[in-house]
Amino acid sequence: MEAKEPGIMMAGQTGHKMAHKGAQTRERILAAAEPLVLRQGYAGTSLDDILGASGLTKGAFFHHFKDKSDFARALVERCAGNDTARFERCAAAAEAASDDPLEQALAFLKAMEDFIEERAKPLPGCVLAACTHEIMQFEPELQAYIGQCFRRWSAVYEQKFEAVLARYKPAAPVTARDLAEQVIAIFEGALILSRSFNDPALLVRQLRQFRQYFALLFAGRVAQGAEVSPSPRNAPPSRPYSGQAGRKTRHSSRA
Amino acid sequence: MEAKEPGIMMAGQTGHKMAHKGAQTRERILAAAEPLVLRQGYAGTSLDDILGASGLTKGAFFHHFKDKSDFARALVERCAGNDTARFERCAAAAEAASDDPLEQALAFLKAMEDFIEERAKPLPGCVLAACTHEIMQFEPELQAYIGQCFRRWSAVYEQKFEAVLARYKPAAPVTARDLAEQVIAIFEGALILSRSFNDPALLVRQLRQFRQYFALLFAGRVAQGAEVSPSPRNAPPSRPYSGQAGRKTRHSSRA
DNA sequence: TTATATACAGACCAATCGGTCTGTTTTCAA
DNA sequence: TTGAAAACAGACCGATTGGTCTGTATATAA
Repeated sequence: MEAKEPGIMMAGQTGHKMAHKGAQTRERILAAAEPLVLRQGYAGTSLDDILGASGLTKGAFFHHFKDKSDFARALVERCAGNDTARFERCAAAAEAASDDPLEQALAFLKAMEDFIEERAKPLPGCVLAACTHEIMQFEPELQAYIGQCFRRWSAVYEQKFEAVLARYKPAAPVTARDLAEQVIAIFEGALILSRSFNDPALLVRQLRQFRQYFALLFAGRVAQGAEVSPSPRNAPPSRPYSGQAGRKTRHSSRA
Repeated sequence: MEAKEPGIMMAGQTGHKMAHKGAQTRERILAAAEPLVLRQGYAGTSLDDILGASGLTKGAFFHHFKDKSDFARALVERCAGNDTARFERCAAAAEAASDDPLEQALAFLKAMEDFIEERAKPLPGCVLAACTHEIMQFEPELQAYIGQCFRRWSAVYEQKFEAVLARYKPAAPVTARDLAEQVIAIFEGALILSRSFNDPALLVRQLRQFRQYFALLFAGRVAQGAEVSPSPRNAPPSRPYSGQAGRKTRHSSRA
């Protein structure tokens, strides 16, 4: 298992020493809860459900989590951390694959597909998306955090696409931001359909189709500017909007 | 209000006479519950929540619904019925607009965009998608029904796209099914992001972008089977894709 | 009018919910 | 070894949940 850090970001008050056994049990609870939340929703998953699935008791649960909201925060952070890590891994792999931004972007998309394709074993699902559909159940801080996660993920794609647009001219007027949001949208939407149709391949097909679209956008197009010279047209040099939210501890989630 | 038929399909045991007053109250409950379910989820929305929002009491609720699952079924059917009706309305309008399948498909997509753009007033959301994220809360029948709804919606698009593919050759290898599922996926996924970012325009932008993609797929392509003129190259019957995105009622204010 | 079914109000109930508390076992530094 | 904190078990509790039941107002057909 992984289960190294207690909280990825948005530090909470659970900053113990995390001797060893504790973190293990904590992870056990979260791992047991994730599929339940994915199937029944957060509010629809009772503590007894989680405890029954993990083989533990209330004593254990409330030793590791202050209350259910604290648990929700931990679950969301766990999911977000895992997914973000995968994103960055795929991004790094893509960067190592080529110097050309277009090839990099395509490799990035491909890497995500391959990853999804490999781990289609358990029921696919995104805790973040599930939580968004019952967002009012959560504290405002967690609500904001979930939105930030989507923004961050979107920013990863946007950055790649921005680099492509800076050099190549698309066959249709598109912005890096719209393209980035479309990947996320397709991902989350296809996840819903994939589950509803009980067809894990649907998600992969949709991701592949987007890559095809992306390739079509730039197929046979010429580089806009010279490689070395700064591109004259379009493409504001860097950040469209700051996706780099500080990772400061913004806890104080006193109820 | 609308509120005519008690249940769209999937007949239940609530088949009263629906004199008048009753159906009105029933609709009032459902209408009050929808935004709550959209924000808090189904399991997270208690009867007291619904009753408080609708200004009614338990007596009224259980007069119209056998239990909460019966209410869930009614809510899902209501949402599905509304959305399906809109689909078919847009489809009919598109069919009346042109004889060319490509123009029809584009008009169909456009009609859906316009509709979404107009009704961005309340928080956007899809009860079906929300329910999918806590699907195990519901009886197997309702689970199946939800999946059927997605399939039906997808089939509406697929039919249109199939007609296009029968005549035009796409610039990339795509199937009508994949394209149809992609529309639904983009719709549901963009809905999530739209809500998470509190940006109603995101959904419209994504739908528009898909239409652009679709147009790009068939831009400048030749008809596969000659309709009238057997000219193999060039000259698609009309415009490749309708000019710019129409800026009909573009009042995307409402921050 | 009266009779009767519909439409609704609201007290009431058992089960379940999240959460607390006390007690026992395990871990690990001194 | 010892002792104290950490890790966990499980009885217990009040609040909330979905759901029932009785009573009343309204509408409609006779």
